[in-house]
Order: sequence, then C-alpha cells, then structure tokens
Amino acid sequence: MNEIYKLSGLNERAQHLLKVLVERYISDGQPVGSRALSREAGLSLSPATIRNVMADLEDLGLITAPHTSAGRMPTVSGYRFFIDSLLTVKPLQNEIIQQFQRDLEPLDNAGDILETASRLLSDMTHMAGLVTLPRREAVTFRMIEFLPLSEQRILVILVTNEQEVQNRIIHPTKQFSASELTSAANYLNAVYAGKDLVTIRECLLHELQQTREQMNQEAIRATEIADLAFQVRGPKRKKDFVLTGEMNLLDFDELASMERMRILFSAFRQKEDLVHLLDRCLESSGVKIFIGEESGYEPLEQCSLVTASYAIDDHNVGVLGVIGPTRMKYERVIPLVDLTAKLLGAALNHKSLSPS
Amino acid sequence: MNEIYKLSGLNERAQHLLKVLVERYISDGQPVGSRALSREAGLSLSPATIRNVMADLEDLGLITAPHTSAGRMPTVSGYRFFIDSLLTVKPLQNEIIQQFQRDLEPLDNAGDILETASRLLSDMTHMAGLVTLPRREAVTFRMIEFLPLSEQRILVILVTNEQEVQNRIIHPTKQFSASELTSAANYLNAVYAGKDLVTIRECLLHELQQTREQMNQEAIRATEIADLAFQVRGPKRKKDFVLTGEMNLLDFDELASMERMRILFSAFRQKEDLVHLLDRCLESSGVKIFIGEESGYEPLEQCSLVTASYAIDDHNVGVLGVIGPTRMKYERVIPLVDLTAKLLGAALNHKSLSPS
DNA sequence: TTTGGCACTCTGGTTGTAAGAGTGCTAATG
DNA sequence: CATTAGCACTCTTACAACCAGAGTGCCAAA
Repeated sequence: MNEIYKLSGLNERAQHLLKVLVERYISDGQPVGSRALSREAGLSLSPATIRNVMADLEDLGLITAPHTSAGRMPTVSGYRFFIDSLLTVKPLQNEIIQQFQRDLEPLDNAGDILETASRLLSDMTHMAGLVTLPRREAVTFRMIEFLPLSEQRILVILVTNEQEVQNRIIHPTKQFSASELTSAANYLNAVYAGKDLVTIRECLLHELQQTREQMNQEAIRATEIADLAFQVRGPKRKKDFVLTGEMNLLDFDELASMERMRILFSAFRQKEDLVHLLDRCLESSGVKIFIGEESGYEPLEQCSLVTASYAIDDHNVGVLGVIGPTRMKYERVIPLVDLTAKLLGAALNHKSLSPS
Repeated sequence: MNEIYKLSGLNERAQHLLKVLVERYISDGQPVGSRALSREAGLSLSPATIRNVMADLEDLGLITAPHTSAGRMPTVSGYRFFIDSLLTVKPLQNEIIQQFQRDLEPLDNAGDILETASRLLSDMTHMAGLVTLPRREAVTFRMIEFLPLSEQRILVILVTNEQEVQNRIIHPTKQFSASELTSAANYLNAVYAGKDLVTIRECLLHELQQTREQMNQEAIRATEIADLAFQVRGPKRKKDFVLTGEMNLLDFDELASMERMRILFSAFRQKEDLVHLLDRCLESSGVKIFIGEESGYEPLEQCSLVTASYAIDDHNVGVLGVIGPTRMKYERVIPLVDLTAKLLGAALNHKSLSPS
C-alpha cells in the first residue's frame, strides 16, 4: 500500500485529510489528533482509520508528532505539498483591491509608494511587510538643475523617473559661474535624458579619461561638475528595503520567545543575508514561498517568507513580500502579495506614463 | 529616631547605604539583602545593623521588598532621591566625545543628523534612543525655486536653514509661464528670506485675503503660487520623532515579557502621548528624568526616560532622550544624553554658521 | 478495508517537601 | 544607647511524585 502512495503520489483521500489537517493546524496552532480530524474531514471515517492514514503521511515525511501522545502537525514538506497541490487561494474582494489602489494612487514619490506598499502588506496580513528598493539600474535620468547656494556650495536637483526628485549639495573645487552652470545643465539634459544612472556614470568616467582636445569647453565643464553630481550617494546605500510591522510578529506565540525575537530582529538589522535571499527572487515573476528552513537562513527557521517581484516597464526591479510564522494563512497572504506587487509596479509605472 | 530622619532628611550613613543599595540593585537586578549590603558598603557593620537601617529606609518609602524574605530594591522615590542627591556622574572620556563629533560632523542634512544622534544614543546606551524633529517654527526660509516639469506640474525647491532642501510637486490650476515663475521666485526670495515657515504661511494667507488692487501683478502671481508651495506637507506631519534601538529593550529581562513589549511598542507607534510627554521637556534646558510612573504614562511604567532639549540659536527646538528600564546606569546615561543634546544643537547650528 | 478495544506513552497541572535566603525581634554586649 | 548575635519565621524555588487527559499503535473482529 505504501508503495502505491509513493508511486502515484498520494491517495485522493489521504490528500484530502492532509489538506484538512494543515488547514486545521494553521487556524489552531495545536497538533491535530485523529478524533478531531475524523470529525472535521466530513468523510465519516472512524478515528482509527484516520490514524492509519496519518501513520502513512508520517512515513512519507509530510506530518510529524511533537511527541507520542500529541496530534500531528505538518512538516516543511507537508506545507510544501499543501501549498503546491492542495491550496485553493481565495480571490480577493474588490473592496480590498480598491482600498489598495486608493492608498497607493495619490502618492507622488517612490519613497512614499514603497513605504505604503509595505504598510499595506503588514497591516492586511498582521505580519511583517517588506519591500526592497528598486534596483539602481532602473532609475532613469530625466533632468538636472544646478542651484548655486554660495561660491563653494551648489545644490544639485536631479529629477528621475518623471517624478522622483533627489537633492544633494556638492562642493566643487573649481569655480563655476551661474551661466556655466546653466549651460552645463542644458548640455547634460540634452545628452543624457532617458538613460539610466548606472550607464550615465559609466559614460562620465569614460569621458573624463578621454583626451580633452576632442571636446568643446562646454562639454568639459559639464562633465566635470556632473562627475560630482552623479556620485553615488554616501559610502553605502543607506537602506536596502522598507520593513514595516515587525512588531506584529510579537503576537504569534510560536515566535514569541524573547530569544527568537532577538535573533529575528537582529537579522532584520543585519540585512545582508536577507537582501541576498530577496535578490534571488528578482529574476522570476510570480509568487515565491520559502517555508521555514527552505530559505536556508537560520533566523527565519520558524518563519515563512512569501515574495513576489515587482516590475517597471516589464522589468523586474524589486521584490516585496511578507514574513510571518510558518503557520500562516497562505490562501489569503498569497493573493495579497501578488496584488501588492502588481499595484506597486503599476503605481511606479503610472507616474511615468501619466500625461505630462 | 525616625523623627530625626524625617526632619533632617537622612542620616549620613543611611544615605550611603541607600546609595550602595541602589547601585548594587542597578548592576545586579536582584533585591539586595542585608548581608550583601554589609559586605559591599565597606562600613564594617554587621548585617543586623544594616537591617535596622533598611527598615528605616523602608518606612520612609525609599526601598521596598518584593516579599518577606527577599532583599530590598529601590522604590520610585528611592531612585528619585538617589538621582537627585546621591548620584555621582561620570565625566565622559574624550574619546567618546570625539566619536560623537566625528559621526555628526560630516552630515549635511538635518534628517541624517537627527537619525545619527538617535542612533548614537541607542548604541551607546544599549537602550532606545529618541529625537523629536525640530519645531516647525524653527525652520527658516532661505530660498525658493520653481522648476517646470510640464504644463501641469511644477517642482518646488525649498531651501531652509541654509542646508535643508525640500521638494514638492504642485499642480497649479492656473498657468504660469517660465518667466512668471522666475520672477515669482525672485519676489518671494526677496520678501521672505530669513523668516520662518509658520510666519510666512500666515503672511500669505493674509495677503490672499487682501484686496488685490493694492498689489502689483508680480506680487499677486507670486502669492498665488506660493500659497500652493508653502502648503504644509500632507494631512499630518508624517513623523514626530526618530526612534532607534527599540529592539535593544528586548534584552532587559525586567521588560522582557511579551505582553510588556507589545504595550511598549504599540505606545511607540501611537506616538501622541509620547510626543506630549516630550513636549513638556521642551521649555527647560538641562537633563530631565522621569522614573517609572512619574511620566504619568502607563506603557512606560517599568521604564525611565532621560531627556534633554536641544537648541538652535539658543532656542530650544526639540527634545531628545533615551528610554530604558528603570534600572539603568544613570551616571552614564545622563552625561551621554547631555552631550548628545549639545552636539546635536551644535551640528544643526554649525551648518547655518558655516561660511557660506 | 474499516472499526472497536486496549495497553501504552507523554504532557501539564497539582501537591508536597526540602533547601536557601532574608527578615524581624529579642536579648546580650561594649 | 548603638551594635550585634541568635533564633524563629516567612517566602521562593527547585525537584520529585502523582494523576488526569489526550492521543497513539496495534490487534483482533466485523
């Protein structure tokens, strides 16, 4: 009998029982016993029969018992199978979709949009929401402007992606007159508009090393100041992602040991590994799920991570998702993450497509 | 005998013993017994004698025992007395002062400065650091610039406090030509430079209601667009303070019940009460300390709050401080908070005083 | 194949007990 | 009169013993 299961995957009935068991465990948090399952499953089978099936499921590594006389709970493989084959996702109510749109639409800068997306995720799921910043390469240059604050200090205004505005103050070693600044801005706007920042930096470096004779005076001056202006800000990027609702995680008793929390929170602070993990999701579209140890990242052992990448101009530029206990309502979380990713992409795109 | 104590405050010896007891309790977290105290105090008194004194201190409400056969621990009044009369603050090592300066100096915008100040506080004390944003009234206008992005959208660049740059995009209902924008900017820069934003808004409102005949065309147009540009951002101020190192609080076992943490964190999120509490510190300079219930704010019951206000141009404009368990090393925390307040003020001032 | 029955195991709560820490009081001491 | 030693008392904590409850695995019967 076992062999049949192994060959053909699982019995119809066994699958159904697994499904019910996982659902029950997710909503209760208590190991599920044979009696409870027999009541719940609606199959009019006695607990004894259920026990046989459960023993099989345990042999297959899908469920496990914390100790002899407790019910069973899903293992990682059990969750995996449940999610991949058994899960029926709930379509979202229109109401929620509209709320998301209402919240995201009026915002006019990427920072707020990302923040709001993360907040929506964490609020709706009561877990931690996570949105990585868009890749640098996705930032396209629209225009630059120089505003002299004093002889030593020039304010650089950098408009990107049609909506984003960045400021920085530079201290050029050489003097630039007001008219020089204007013409430099004009030059740069003409030459580089529409290109992304990474490309622009490469071009600039190239130009600087070029023999100067071939360029006119205007271009030289412009390149000099642009070199300062396009400097990558700071020694390191300050933030890698927006994280909200960490505190929600305190409410789950399976995570609620001080020790766990400490580990988890210091992981959030560490960032590197988490960013690395998220980056792996950037390539492919669609919702990805890491259950417990699957992430290969220790602090997340008791957690699941549900992610989706978001796109600008059909290019995946960032990842967003939710971190919560393994025992989460996947059928609800998955569509929420999916929706948020799509709307976030839309919100970021929308701006550049809006009539200008 | 009791009466003498009550009249003259406390015995020299009793004071010393209280001091040792509080210090010991702060470093241990365990109620201090008479034997331990007799060893620690260096007075060659027997435990029995110590017990007598301790009984007196308890009568005065300065210490208390959690149960019959435990040692004593300070009450709120005990802490209060300790801090006000007994505490010997450690002067800070030069090294630390220099580190603070090194960290704060290179920063060129208020946001980063505040953030760094808070981080310094939380890192050095291993507790939660807190810095309120400077009062709106303290933001002085330096210059404004309009950058047309399209016919409908104008980018407003607002330079304040010599260093700060704010952007917003406005959608004026009336059309403004490029030259109109330039002259509006010139007009506003000439008229309002040096005034604070609150005053400016009042002036603008006033002007708008004024009969138009008295003003020239330029001023009218400028006022119209300025009205949009100086609009207070958003429905509410987004952030009231910078909070860092909340997670440090997980490490203190006296706070480390999930329940406490939940209450505390949701208080951080609530903000209003906390802001109100901090605002009360704005008036006076110097370090202020709220011990446990003294703050009159329930979620902080087991915590102490050490605050100091920071000043720009000799005006107190914000408050900063540290939240941690009542049982904290005050002699170290107090000078740190003091220093940070001074250096934060200096860092914010410095910028406006720097050669321009 | 399903089911009832039964012995077995493990957890969680309760109770009892003993050790340890610290107190308050009293009587003795310098 | 302040200080101290001694002692009975209280309270916490840890540990062991015990019991009820929940759930299992297996066997034999339907």
